[in-house]
Amino acid sequence: MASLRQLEYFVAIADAGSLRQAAQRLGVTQPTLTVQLRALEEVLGVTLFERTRSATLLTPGGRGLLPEARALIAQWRNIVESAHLISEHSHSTYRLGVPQTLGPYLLPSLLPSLHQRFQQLRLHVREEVPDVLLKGLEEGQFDLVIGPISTVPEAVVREPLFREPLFLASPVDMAVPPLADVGEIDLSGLEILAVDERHTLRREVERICEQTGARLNNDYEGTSLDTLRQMVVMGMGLAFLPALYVRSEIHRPEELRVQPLQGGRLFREHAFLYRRHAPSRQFYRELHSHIRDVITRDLSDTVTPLG
Amino acid sequence: MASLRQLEYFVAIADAGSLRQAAQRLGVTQPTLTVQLRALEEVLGVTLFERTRSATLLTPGGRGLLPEARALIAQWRNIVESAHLISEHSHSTYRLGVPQTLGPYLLPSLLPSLHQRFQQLRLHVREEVPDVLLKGLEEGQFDLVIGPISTVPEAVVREPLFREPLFLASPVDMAVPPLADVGEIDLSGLEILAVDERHTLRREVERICEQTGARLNNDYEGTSLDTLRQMVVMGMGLAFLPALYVRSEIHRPEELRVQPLQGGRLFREHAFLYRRHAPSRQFYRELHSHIRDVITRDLSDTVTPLG
DNA sequence: TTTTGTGATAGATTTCTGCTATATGGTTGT
DNA sequence: ACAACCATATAGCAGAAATCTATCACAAAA
Repeated sequence: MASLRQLEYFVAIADAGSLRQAAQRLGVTQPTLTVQLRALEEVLGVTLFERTRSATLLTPGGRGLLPEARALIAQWRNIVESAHLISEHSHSTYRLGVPQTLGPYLLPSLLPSLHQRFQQLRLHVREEVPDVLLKGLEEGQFDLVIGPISTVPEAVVREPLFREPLFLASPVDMAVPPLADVGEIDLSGLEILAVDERHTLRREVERICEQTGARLNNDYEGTSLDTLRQMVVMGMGLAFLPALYVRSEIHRPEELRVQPLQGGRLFREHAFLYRRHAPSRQFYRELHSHIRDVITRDLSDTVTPLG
Repeated sequence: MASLRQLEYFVAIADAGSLRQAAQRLGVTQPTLTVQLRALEEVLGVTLFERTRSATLLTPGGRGLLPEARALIAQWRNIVESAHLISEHSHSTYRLGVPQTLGPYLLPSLLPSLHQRFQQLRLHVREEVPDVLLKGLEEGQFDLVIGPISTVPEAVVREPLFREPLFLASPVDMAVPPLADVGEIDLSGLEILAVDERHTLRREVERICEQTGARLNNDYEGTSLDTLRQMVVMGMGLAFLPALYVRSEIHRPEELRVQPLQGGRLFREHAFLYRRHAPSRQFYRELHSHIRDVITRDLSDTVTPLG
C-alpha cells in the first residue's frame, strides 16, 4: 500500500527535476525522498526516475504514470475541499420524510423560504406513512421527519410545530347543519370517508366518529386526500379534511362545501423530529427554528403554531 | 494528511454498516477502525458516521463524500494496474530520436516488424540533427537514439547497427565515368552538394572531397536529402546519397543517375544508443537485438550489418 | 585539483498504525 | 428489573514506517 504523500513526492520530484530541489520545496530532507520514492516504485513495480549524478529523469513508465498521479492528487484535494464545504453544514443533502397527507400541502409554503435562508441546503423529500417515517428516522433512512405528534423513543427529539384544524367536507347538494362544536353535534347516520388505516388522520377520524355517532365507511378508503375529495363530491359520504389541504386546493364552492369546526376539538398536530445524537443536531435546531418562524409568519391564518 | 488506507476504511465501514463487520472484512480489529476513522474525520472536518449502539449510520456529509472516496480508490487501483502493465515493459511510450537523413528511409522498414514483435510498444519518433540527438539522449529528451556512430560519453551505450554505402548521384545528361574505387578516382573540378554542416553526412562528404579533389559547394546547402536530389537533377552539382535513401525513393533513371561506389571506403555507419543506466536497459537490449535481426533479414541487400 | 551539486546510505528518533484488554453505554431476553 | 449481550470508545504497548542528521560516493564544472 502506498500513500498519498508518496504520490505527492512523485509529482514534486518530476516537477523539480531533482530530489534535492523537490525536498526543499516540500520542506523535507532529501533522504526522505530517496526512501519514499523507492518505496513507491516498489509498490508500483516500476522505476519512475532514472537517477544520475547530474539529473533525475523520468523513465518512460514514470512519464506515463505522472498524469495519473496528478489526477489522483487533484481528486484528493477536491475531496478535502468538498468536506470543508460540507463541514459548514447546510451543504449536504438531508433526507426529509413527511406524511402523504401533509407534504404536498405544507412544503410548497416552506421550501422556498428554507432555500433562501440556507442557499446550499438540499432536501430530498420522500412521502411515507407515519409508522414508516418514525421507523425510518430511527434506522437512518431519514435524517429529518415532519409528522404527526406521537410518543417517540428517547433517541428521537420531538419539537411540536403546529396544530392544524380539520374541516368537514360535504357535497354542495347535501343539507348539513352548520356545526358550532363537534362535541355537541349529532352526526349519527352520516357516512364518513377516511384515508386508509396506516394514516394517523384515520385514527383521529375514528375517534371523532365514536364521539358524534357518525359511521365510518370501511368499504372505500381513499389513498390520498384528493381521492377523498372526489369521493365526497360524488356523494359517497362526508370527510374531514385538514386545513392546509383545503387552503391549498383551488376552492370550488360549486363542488364541495367546507365547514370550519369551531371549538378546537377537531384538529391534528405535527412535529419536527430528528435523532437526538445526530452529529448535525445543532443544524437541525436551526432548521426547526426557521421553520417555526415561517409557519408563524405565513401560515398562522390557517394553523396554530406550537412550542 | 490522510492516507488511502483511511479512505478504504471509510468505504468499508459504509458498506458494512458497522465497525466490527468492516473490521472483520478488512482483517483488522475494531479499535483500529475507530481510531483511523476518527483521524480521517479530523482531517476532513466532517463527521462521517453517526455512531449509535445499534447501528453506524452515514451522516448526510458522509453520504456526500462516499462516492468521491470510492472514485479516488478506484483511481488508485487504476494506477497500480497501469503500473503493473508498464512494469512488463514495452507498454510505455519510448522517445526515439533519429537523424533527418536516416529516419524516413530506415524506419518504414523497421517499425512494422517492431510493432509486431512488441505489440504494446509505442515509439514517439522525433527527427533531429546528430548533435541534438546525442545531447538529448544524455539529458533525457530521448530514451533511444539511432544515429551516426561517433564517440559517445561513458554514460551512453553504443551498439553498432549497420554500415550504409553512399552512392554518387549525377544528372542523367552528365558524363561521369564509372567509379571502381573512390580512392582511385579523380573528381577534381566537380561540384559536390551536401546537406548543411550540422549533419554528420556532411562531414563524411567533406572528407571524401579532400581525398578526391572534388569541390564542396558551400553556397547551396540542402536541408534534406530530397532537396539535394532536386538540386542534382537541376544540374547544380553531384551529391553523395545514402543507400537507404536511394532504395526508398522511386527510382527515376530518366532524372538521376546513381552509381554504386565499390571498395567500401564510401559509407556512413549507424548505431543504436541508450543511456547505460536507464532502468529499461534490459528492454533496450532486447529492442536492439530485434532491430539487428530485422536489418540482417530485410536490408542486407542494401546495408552491411555490424556488431 | 578543488568546488559544487547530485543521489545513496546508516543510524537515531519521532510518528503512525494496529494490537490486546477493558470501559462504556445501549438493547434484548428472561 | 436485571443480566447477558453487543456495539463503539479508550488506554497502553509494540512494531512498522517516516523522517531527520550526518556522511558517503560520484560527476561535472570551475
